[in-house]
Amino acid sequence: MSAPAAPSDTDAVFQALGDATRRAILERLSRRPASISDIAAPFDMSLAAVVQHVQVLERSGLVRSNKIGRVRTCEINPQGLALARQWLDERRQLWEDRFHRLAEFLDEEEDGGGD
Amino acid sequence: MSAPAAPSDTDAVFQALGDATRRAILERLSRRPASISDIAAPFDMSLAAVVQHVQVLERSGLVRSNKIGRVRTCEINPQGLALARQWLDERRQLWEDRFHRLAEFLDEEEDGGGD
DNA sequence: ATGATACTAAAGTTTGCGCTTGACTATTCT
DNA sequence: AGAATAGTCAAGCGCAAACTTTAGTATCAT
Repeated sequence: MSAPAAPSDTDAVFQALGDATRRAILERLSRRPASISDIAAPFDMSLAAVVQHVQVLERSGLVRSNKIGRVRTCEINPQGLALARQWLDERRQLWEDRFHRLAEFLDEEEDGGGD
Repeated sequence: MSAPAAPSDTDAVFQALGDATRRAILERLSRRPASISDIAAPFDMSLAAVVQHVQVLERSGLVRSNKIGRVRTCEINPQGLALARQWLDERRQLWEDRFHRLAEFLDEEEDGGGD
């Protein structure tokens, strides 16, 4: 049956994506790899906070990083996205199927224009 | 009380998707619309908790519902997904591009990174 | 009308998230 | 060596999320 909420990678990915700051970081890293300080520059928050965001992204598999000397360089990990896209694509198939069939036979008792 | 036409922003969508219970609900609704009680049945939590999850999904634009008599029937709202997929697809292009170019020439220098 | 059904609303608790500060380590520069 | 730079660690604060329980409102069945 539907198991109780078990910790899953999917959780981590979507949760990571659910924060505007982290999406902005991803966007920046999409263009080129960057150090922690580079990433932090445009944000109006402490370095430590940005580090924490990067850690979340890294745990989720969306980003990976490598420290050389005192500089940690972060980059996108494309495999991370795959998981999210996969989930969405699978469901989308189902939903759209359902909606096409619905369009064909729209004779439900749908009447009151609710919400 | 429902706030109609709540434009699903990206935060809300990904945050909604970041919970295994809610993804399970979406999965169920992907097959066919269902009432609140139907949705709640497989879960080991109170009805009220499930209602709250559904409300989160609704606020995010991923689900919509309609109450007839005493039964609220919930169904997928395909537009909600579109937003998430769109975001992911756009970024994916960037990332993959970036990785291809990276393979080509490994020594782009960076300074003054205007968009 | 009475009672069961299907939610809905509100309040309270616990846990986790996003962020800060302050202290600390490790590297590079002069 | 001493000072600046780049990041790390940990404690703590405020707020929101995820549940719970309790109580209440329609609606449907008998």
